[in-house]
Amino acid sequence: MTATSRPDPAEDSAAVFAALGATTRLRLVARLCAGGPQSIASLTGGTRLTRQAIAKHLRVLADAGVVRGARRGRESRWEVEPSRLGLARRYLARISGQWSERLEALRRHVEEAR
Amino acid sequence: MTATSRPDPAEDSAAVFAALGATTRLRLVARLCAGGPQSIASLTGGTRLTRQAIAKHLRVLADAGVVRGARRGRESRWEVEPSRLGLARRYLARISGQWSERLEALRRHVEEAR
DNA sequence: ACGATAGGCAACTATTTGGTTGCCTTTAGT
DNA sequence: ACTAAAGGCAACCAAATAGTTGCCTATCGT
Repeated sequence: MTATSRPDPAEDSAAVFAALGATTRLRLVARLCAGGPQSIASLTGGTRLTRQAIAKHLRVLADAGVVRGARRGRESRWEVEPSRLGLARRYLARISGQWSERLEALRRHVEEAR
Repeated sequence: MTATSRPDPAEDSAAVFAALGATTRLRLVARLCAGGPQSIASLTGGTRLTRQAIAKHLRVLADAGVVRGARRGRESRWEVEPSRLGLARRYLARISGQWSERLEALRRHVEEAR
């Protein structure tokens, strides 16, 4: 389910963050971004994990909409879904927007000074 | 540990994403961003959760460096640590940037091929 | 036709997580 | 001095997670 029925921005974004919130999965996404669409076997390389573990992680990422896979012959090619990453980026930008880093630095500086 | 010993960007960012990856915590961060520093009791309001649950979530957020709290009198004020949110934003920007570069390369290649 | 390669499904296990309740300490207000 | 408010600590619980192993199916190359 992609939460089309519920318009809760937090709940929706949290799913994406949760998916990215495990080192293994974040590395997977990074690899997919850098290396393009790949098969499970290819993604398992250099991982020290089982093929099934990788498959499970891909499933989790897919459920969050971060990644999408399609069977092609005997292998399945997985690729990143950039719009979901964009969603997460926008959410972060929005909430930390009113809390801009420069303002924060200034405030901290002022508080230190007194 | 804040991973100062290991310079792994993925591991470090994943901690932030994991912290933001629960609806309750993401809402907490959003409230802190919007409403400024607040006490635990204040953050518990309108939550239907226990004070202790909120405290635990704040602890998780603090361990990821997303939030920071200091006791002040009998209450403790919690505030967001914007630099950590910035870290997560930059990571997302970086990896999805690679992706769009790849897309661009692919598009160029396809157009050359026809 | 056959062996190797890629993957799906299911069961099982250990650890983590999200939440609770109960009790104790510190601070504030009167 | 006493009560109420704000938290911290710890034990406990159910559900979710991250990983494994074992086995079965489909497809590719020769």
